[in-house]
Amino acid sequence: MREIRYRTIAEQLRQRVADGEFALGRTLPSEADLSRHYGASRVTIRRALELLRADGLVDARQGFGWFVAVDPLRQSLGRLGTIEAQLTASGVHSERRILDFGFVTAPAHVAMVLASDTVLEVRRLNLADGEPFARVTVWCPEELGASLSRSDVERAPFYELLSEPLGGAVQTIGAAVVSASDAVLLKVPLGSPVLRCERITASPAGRPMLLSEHVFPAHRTEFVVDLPMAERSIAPTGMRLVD
Amino acid sequence: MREIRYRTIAEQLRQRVADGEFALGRTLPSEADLSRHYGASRVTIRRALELLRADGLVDARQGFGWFVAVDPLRQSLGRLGTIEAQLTASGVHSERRILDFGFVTAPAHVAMVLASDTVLEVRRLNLADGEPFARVTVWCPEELGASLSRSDVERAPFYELLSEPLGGAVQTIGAAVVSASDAVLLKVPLGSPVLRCERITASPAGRPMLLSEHVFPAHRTEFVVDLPMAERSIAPTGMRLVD
DNA sequence: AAGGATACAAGTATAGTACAAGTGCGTGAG
DNA sequence: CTCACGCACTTGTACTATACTTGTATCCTT
Repeated sequence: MREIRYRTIAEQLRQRVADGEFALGRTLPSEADLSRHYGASRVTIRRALELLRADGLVDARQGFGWFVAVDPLRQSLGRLGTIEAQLTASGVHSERRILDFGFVTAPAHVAMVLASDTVLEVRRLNLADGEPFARVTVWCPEELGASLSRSDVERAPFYELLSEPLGGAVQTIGAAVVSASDAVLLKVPLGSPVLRCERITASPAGRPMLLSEHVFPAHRTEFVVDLPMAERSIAPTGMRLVD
Repeated sequence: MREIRYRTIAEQLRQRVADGEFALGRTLPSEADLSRHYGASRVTIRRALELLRADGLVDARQGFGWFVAVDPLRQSLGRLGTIEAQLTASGVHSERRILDFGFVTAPAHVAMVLASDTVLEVRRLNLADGEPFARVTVWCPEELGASLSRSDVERAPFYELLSEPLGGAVQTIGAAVVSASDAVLLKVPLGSPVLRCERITASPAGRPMLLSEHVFPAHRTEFVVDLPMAERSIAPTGMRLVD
């Protein structure tokens, strides 16, 4: 059996990439360098690299070079994703039950964030196999929510219903003691700890468009962050003191 | 591996800015000075500075110069560093008090993660202006901690003491009720909620090298994640159910 | 069919240069 | 003392040139 050179070279390169020999921001040696190093022609090196590119392991830009293509976001999303995606992936029946749906005068901090007096407020309960695992409230400006109906919200995720595209988001996670009403909804004893997650989703231009509050019972949930690059500390990044 | 010059220069400048080398008012050397200092052309220096400007770390005015732009809003929105860096940046006196230091037989889950029976265990209390805000335990394999002394750990951050470089990390955040001993240390009432953060830091090759547990009182701390790109959900990403 | 050798096109990073335009400051005229 | 001007220095921007990179095609050998 004849040895297919570019395949073996691809395997060796795949190993070197997996070993983290090449840092994230920087590039792999040039095709010419690799050609010299492996004693193979540039064409062969190229075929090997194309194999890795097909796997999404590396990518190249003309005139720049080859680089490790670990999009950290996709990486962590691929592993984690939203909790609903994990649930459906593992065969658990996921369900949304609408508790409240209506236009209200915005609470103070909501009005401040969204810069809108009247907002659409949607409160709902998320269930996995019939057991509640999250109580969610979403607020959005009146003009944005005007075209939404209660059945829309029950049927599809919120982001799918909005016509305008969304940009980045900032998410804060804190711990708290469950409120009396949430204790009933989530079926946990009074005094239980909960994870409280507040998220501000903005338009691509940066204008806040959605404010959401998620409350999870602590005993069933935890938050995972994948930090691909070396940070200069072992302390949790992102943690901050509040007043 | 080819080095992209302006990126490495940007990293060095980012470090110098983070170290507070430049005061708030005036500050950075001129592009010409930096060009001479780094032996790079002005164009390259400029590209490095533009990178930092994109992060909101510095800004420039024509005819005036480059200066540190500590926009507190963008600071929290952009890449926020460790909590210690934030504290020192805002002038709060940060302090580490060592509670325990010694080699112990590893608890079960620690032994499993680090693949080591005997480990160095360091327990400490972090204080901001004399008030405790975190109780931290760090475990590392025996051979890695052999060269460390108690005063070393008290003096410098852990990551600075290790000779070997660190790679990525995975961080999980959960809520819990404070333990009796932590309640005393953190000066919070029994039954208070805490944020519990567990972090596994690995070598570049992927071998787990450090396991750390951080416990924060919930009323003073929260966790912030900045999600730059649009995600296809408004649900908190990274949240997962645990058994 | 796999690999080698070569040539060329096109993109990128950097160096170097030049000039426009804004800022700060000293100096001299009034 | 006050004001206007000039000068030195800064960033902003444009351009050329060069070296190096990937992208692509062609022809040849085994």
